[in-house]
Amino acid sequence: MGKTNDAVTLADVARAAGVSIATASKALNGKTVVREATRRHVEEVARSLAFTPNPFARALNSSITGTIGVLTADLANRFVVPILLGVEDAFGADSTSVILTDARNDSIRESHQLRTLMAKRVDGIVVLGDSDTSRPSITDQVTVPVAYAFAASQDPEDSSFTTDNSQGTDLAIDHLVSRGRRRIVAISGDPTFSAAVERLTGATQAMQRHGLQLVGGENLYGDWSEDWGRQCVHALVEAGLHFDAIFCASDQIARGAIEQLRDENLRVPEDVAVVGYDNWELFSVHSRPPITTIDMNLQELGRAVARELIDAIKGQPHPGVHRVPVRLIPRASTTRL
Amino acid sequence: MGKTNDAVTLADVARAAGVSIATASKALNGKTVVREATRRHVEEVARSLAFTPNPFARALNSSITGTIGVLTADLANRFVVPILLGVEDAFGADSTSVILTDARNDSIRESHQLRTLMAKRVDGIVVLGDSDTSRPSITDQVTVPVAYAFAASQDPEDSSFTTDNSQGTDLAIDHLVSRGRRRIVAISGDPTFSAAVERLTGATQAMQRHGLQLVGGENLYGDWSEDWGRQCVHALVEAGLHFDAIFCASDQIARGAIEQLRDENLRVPEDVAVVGYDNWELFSVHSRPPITTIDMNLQELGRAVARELIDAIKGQPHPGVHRVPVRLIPRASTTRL
DNA sequence: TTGAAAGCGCTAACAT
DNA sequence: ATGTTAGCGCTTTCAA
Repeated sequence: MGKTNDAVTLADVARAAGVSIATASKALNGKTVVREATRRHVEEVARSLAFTPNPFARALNSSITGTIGVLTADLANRFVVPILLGVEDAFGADSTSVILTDARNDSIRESHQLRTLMAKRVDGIVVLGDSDTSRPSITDQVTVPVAYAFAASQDPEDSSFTTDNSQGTDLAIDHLVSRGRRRIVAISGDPTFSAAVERLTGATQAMQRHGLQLVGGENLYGDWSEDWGRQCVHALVEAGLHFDAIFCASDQIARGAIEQLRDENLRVPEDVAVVGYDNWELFSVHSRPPITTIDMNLQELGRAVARELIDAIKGQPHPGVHRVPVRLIPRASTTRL
Repeated sequence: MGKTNDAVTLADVARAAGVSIATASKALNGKTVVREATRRHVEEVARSLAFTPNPFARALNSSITGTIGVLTADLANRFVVPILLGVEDAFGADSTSVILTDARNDSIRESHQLRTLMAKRVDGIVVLGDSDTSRPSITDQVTVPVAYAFAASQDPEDSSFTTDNSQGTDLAIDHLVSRGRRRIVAISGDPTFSAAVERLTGATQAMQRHGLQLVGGENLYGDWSEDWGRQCVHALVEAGLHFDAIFCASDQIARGAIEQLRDENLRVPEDVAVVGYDNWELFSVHSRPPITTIDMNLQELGRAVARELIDAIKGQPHPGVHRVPVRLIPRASTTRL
């Protein structure tokens, strides 16, 4: 097979530059001391030959391979991709490459993927969950540093980055209160998710700080659907409750709520202001009116995890659960006043 | 740093098995002839030592690295992830690992990612587009086999896998006709996308095969939104046109159309049957009624591209644009009769 | 059928 | 400041 392989090796560069291989290596790596002139010259030659060091040769004797593995719980989940983008971005800047594997929410498959990653000698692993409910640690299955994203590890010795639901609810409630709303309802989602619980208790506490109480009680759990938002609003109105704002634990719920409010002849935001959560633009932007919501900064979360893994690989891990700050995106559903 | 590295090398296995390194290598690789008994023995020892060959050492002298690169145009695009899952799945089965990079729809960044992938010595590259509109070839930028997914390469010498819009429209129209519909409208999307054009001309031709013509003309282009679906239906009704079915070039359009039909007091599917496209379940399943639609089998498309790249790496490419078959998912929006 | 030896491309002592 | 020399872990002639 007459393959014309890349084949520009350090030896080629050294020969062309008239130095030894070792000198060429030193010149290019900037580690050891080399005369400035030779360095320049070698670099020049290397560039003109389009030399790229063979990462395999390098990895063979450096114990660092320049690749990390990402194990996603479920790539199809809409929270995963933004985080993955952040991870990819940060590692790209660090010029280490990202091997992607997906567990499809199957623990057998997950173990298999972990073995594959170890066999590939990755320097570290990012475990990317598909909800912010904590998950089992994998430290007993691997021998490299691990950082957890979105779903924290259940082992507090691990380094995890997850979203700050408590800050999110604070932002949401403060926003509503600052706009003069006092009679606030909080509609949460499926209580089997930490997010549902944390966002509802967070809202409750935020209200307390203002000396207020949630209208309609502190247990409006359901699921994450538009339907649940509609149902809930309908029931509240039926019950004759008065409220001037709703905090919803997801944009989907918020959208359902807004539609039902319209059906009940309540104006948004004039009569009832609505805040959502997630900033899922499909719902938050295209709702009528567009929904004020909490953006979890998932891409930034991804970058944070990547930075942590880079540190951990260098031997500087920061164990514990780190909460990545969120931000409020104001839109028309709360604008007036 | 007292690192207890993986460190189980072939040498360890050989020593423990009482054979030479060369023999151990042969026994484990099954290439060369080794006595059956020794093979078994070596394999046994390797297993008991949990030996995994160092892929870097192997890659150093085999010219094949066991990694491929995926260059996505835009990971955030909803069509990309299903394809990526298929790709990942197929390469997992082939035990080659997938390095993920994302171009964020930026050609500068794309070139950069390609250089990175080449530097990592990938055996091949999958270029994953974010629409089915064809795109420039990258063959001049790389020296390994490339296969294109979703968006075909503009160079017919390349191997591309894209979706079969013409089969999709045939399925849709045939389905409607077989259900007794004759006065069929076709609403397409943004005409700057091949998909919009191909789906509308495909529908036109499918109608012709049945000796029928599209009601409302053959140029209902707009955008891919619910709004456009609504507007269009509204205009058709205003114009006093009679129709008993609508083929929409996307589920989003279909959902808008269905909602407007309801507002116009037309029943779906009794008065008007509706077929969508994409099987974006968020819209197709949760619409009322759920929408009959065309599923592009994107995951299968991903697998097909992966298989092609594997072949191409072996030196057996299949140049040209390959159309991956789609399928119709019948749901309530066309059920009656 | 098995083993000895040479090298893949690079880095890192050690010498010069 | 530069060059020489060993390897890293594996595959692959070539001999035995």
